[in-house]
Amino acid sequence: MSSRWWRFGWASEEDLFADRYDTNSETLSQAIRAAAAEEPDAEGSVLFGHLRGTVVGLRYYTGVVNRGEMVGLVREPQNPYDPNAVMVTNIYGNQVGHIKRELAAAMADVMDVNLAKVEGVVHSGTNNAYNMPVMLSFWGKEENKFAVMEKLARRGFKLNPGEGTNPNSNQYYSKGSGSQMYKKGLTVQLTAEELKNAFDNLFENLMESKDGEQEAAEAVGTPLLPHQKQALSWMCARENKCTLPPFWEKKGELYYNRLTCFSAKEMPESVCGGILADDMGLGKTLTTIALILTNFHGGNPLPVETCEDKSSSIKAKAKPQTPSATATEAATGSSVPQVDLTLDDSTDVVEIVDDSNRTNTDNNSLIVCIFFGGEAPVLEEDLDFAAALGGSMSKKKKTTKKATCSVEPAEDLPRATLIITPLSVLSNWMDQFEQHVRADVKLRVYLYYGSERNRSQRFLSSQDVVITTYNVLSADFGNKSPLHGIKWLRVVLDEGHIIRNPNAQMSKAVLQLNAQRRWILSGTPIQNSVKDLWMLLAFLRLKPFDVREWWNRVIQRPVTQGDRAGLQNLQTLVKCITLRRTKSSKVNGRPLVFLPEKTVCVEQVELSRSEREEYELARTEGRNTIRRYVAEGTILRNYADILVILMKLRQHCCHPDLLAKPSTDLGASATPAEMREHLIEKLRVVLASGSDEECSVCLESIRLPVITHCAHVYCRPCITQVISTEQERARCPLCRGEIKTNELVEFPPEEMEEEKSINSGKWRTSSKVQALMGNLLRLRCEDGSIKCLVVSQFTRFLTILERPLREHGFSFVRLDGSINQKRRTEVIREFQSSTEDSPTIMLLSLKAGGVGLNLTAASHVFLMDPAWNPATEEQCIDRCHRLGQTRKVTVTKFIVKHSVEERMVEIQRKKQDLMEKAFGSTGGDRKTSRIEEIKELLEL
DNA sequence: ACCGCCGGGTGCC
DNA sequence: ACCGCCGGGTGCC
Repeated sequence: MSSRWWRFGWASEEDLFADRYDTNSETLSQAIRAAAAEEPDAEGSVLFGHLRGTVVGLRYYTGVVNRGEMVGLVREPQNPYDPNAVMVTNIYGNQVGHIKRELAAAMADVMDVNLAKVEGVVHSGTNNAYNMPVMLSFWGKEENKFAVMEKLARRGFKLNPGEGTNPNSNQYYSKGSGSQMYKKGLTVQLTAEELKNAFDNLFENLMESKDGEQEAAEAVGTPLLPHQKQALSWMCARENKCTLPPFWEKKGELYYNRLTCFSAKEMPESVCGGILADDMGLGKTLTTIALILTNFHGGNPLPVETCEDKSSSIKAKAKPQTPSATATEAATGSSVPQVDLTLDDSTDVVEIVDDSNRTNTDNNSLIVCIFFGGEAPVLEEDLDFAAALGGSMSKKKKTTKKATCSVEPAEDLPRATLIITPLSVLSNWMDQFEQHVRADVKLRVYLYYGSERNRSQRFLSSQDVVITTYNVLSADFGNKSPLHGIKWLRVVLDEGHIIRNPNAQMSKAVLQLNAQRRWILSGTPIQNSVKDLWMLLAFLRLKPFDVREWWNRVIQRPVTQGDRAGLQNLQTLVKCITLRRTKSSKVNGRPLVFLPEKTVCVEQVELSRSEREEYELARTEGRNTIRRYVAEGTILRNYADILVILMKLRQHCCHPDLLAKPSTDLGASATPAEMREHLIEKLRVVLASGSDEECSVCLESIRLPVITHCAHVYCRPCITQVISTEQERARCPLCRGEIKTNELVEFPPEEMEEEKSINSGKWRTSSKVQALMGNLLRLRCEDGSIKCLVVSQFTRFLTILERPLREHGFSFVRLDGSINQKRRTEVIREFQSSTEDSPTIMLLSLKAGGVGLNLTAASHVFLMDPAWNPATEEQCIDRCHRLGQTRKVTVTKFIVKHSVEERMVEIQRKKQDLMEKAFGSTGGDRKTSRIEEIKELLEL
């Protein structure tokens, strides 16, 4: 029985709930959340033991606890009566009482120096009026156990050892009457293998019979495929239905969470949104656009204007408008569009319009006008002034009419959808809006990007869609961010898995957004481990897991320790909020989407005699150097050198001219500082070549590379996290050298080197170039319309390839990291176009653009050189093997026989095996395996 | 009357 | 709180 029933006897109902639901309680829970913001990752914690404690002062607080409920223990150093105070709260963050003074002092001793994390569960006495017992468990790093015991003993407390031999017995859970499944003995330990499988399958086949199909609003110009209609139906339902979040059930008058045993009188906020985790290429973007247009308030379509006659936008043009007046009207459009926003003629607005996509007859039909961040700044005064003149604007209404929606939403309902994307897919969104929204529909899409972006909240919230990047969002964050002052109708995170690090500024900025509905789009919602999920749940505000502590206690820790029930809960959780289909998913026995066959073949390349000689020379030299390092045991300290050696060999396999000018080796007399500069310079060269190196922290391709003083390369977020958790004691994960944040050397992701040396000098061919050209010429003979992607990690190799392509009269484009956003869009359009003179070849740098590019015009992919990370290659292939591909796709990997490349392929394969076996491990043992890899690469 | 005992007031940190 | 603790009133049985 809940203590609340008992309490009705002596407290009036208003008293009882006053605190819980008024604004004070909100600020209190915010304060607690803020205090818990630094909640450490519970990974690696062990149970030190239990202690029975007392919660006192119950009668002063309205927060109540059910039998078996987990409680939070929050230090309250500012308490005027006792600086050691420890406050006890329930799941919603409402205060229940305090820990008794003497015990609080002991707890403060260990909590304040982060020696242990203390968790509480109340098993009995929940209807006591003055105090109740609480079972405390102390968790922390094994090495701190003694210190904790000692500190507690000094205050006269002794921990009882964790009961039983199985550390995964039910003690982590509340043992309330409602949680039958945690009765002793029912939790079964999973093997690592089972866990790995379950985890892999976590996001598989989350399609079940998710509702029916929903037709998109008329404004969507592209007919949806059946699986997209299903997704739309599911998304609409998630936005409109007030379903209980997972693990909540209604018990009489109360809502009860069976995992935490918490109950509340009012319904827990439902998660309006979720994770759309469809595979790449299934049309997440189109489905999202359809959602925006189809599901406004009350299940009605977004009220958009349509052009009744073709002159409407001409009329708008005819009205001379000053830039600020134009933007002003946009800003005062309120939630029902009354103002013609066809601003395509104003000088300050850049329309992203592809002329080739317009119909020839009607140059004005394209009304998806997209404002680039280029307007003159709009002053608030202007807005007010314009608002006062609002009446005159309604005249324009005559040239337009409301679309299908007859319900006019109230003025104060949020209207705009905010879409946050990585920069690389920004243009894709713009394209897709243009492509999928019917040409006569006026959808206000504003690109919030660039230094001249319009920061007026009134303007932004009057848009239908605002698109921005994660970087812009986090740059604005904390600096009067207009995006954070708006109540959005929905926020959509594209490639949402990139916010998986909760310490990142970006993630914090995203969490602070105010929205009615929240969506995450991601093809790969989990990258490494269960941990990645927390940010996503926190963003979706899935109670109570948006608070890290509850996530750790209820899901993360049980799951990582192989607890079956914990895994089941995780599965339930994910299932409730996720829709995922893969390319191979089937609906009623039929494939979800038709994707043409893909064949991958390896073409072995023989080096010419002179190439082989040069290669062997380099290999012998490199092998000797590395043998020396191995003998000295300094292999990790000389990491930079080794990368350079490997890179040189890989370059030899492609083309001799790829090798940089012989480096000026410093003599033994060089100072340590010079040596370090030299090492860093070497790494710069490796990174500048476009080589896809691996970060030893996350074991993935390096994002935002930085170089340490000890000459190792990591992702900036990875290494800064290492530094921030270890503080002054931080050591380089590879060589254990000291590292400091301010000593990290930035490296621009895709810096271009001077390339004149390649083009000016005498051009020569190479075996690999020959192999490629042979293929290209043969294909052109067979079918002149075939388009190819030619992919290399070395941008300079792409440059070398330009020459023979030109000589053989191939029309090609090039896409690499040095190409700016605008040109990028042009290049992709040119390549994707089906006109006669459109290029048939794209030279693509492996890392250019990341995921999301749509290059379905190509049906052949040539991977010129193997990457360390097989996933990077897969991603690249998927750019053309995706929805919209009509031809069979052929992938050719060129591998030089008897070379480092063959070994790399071998390592790729092993890596895949290893990944499949090592679930959840952060690769502690894999760091050393890097040495083995290197030895293997040089056949040592 | 420097104690014990009684009974009222009182109560988290 | 049907406790403990504090401090004032009280004082043989």
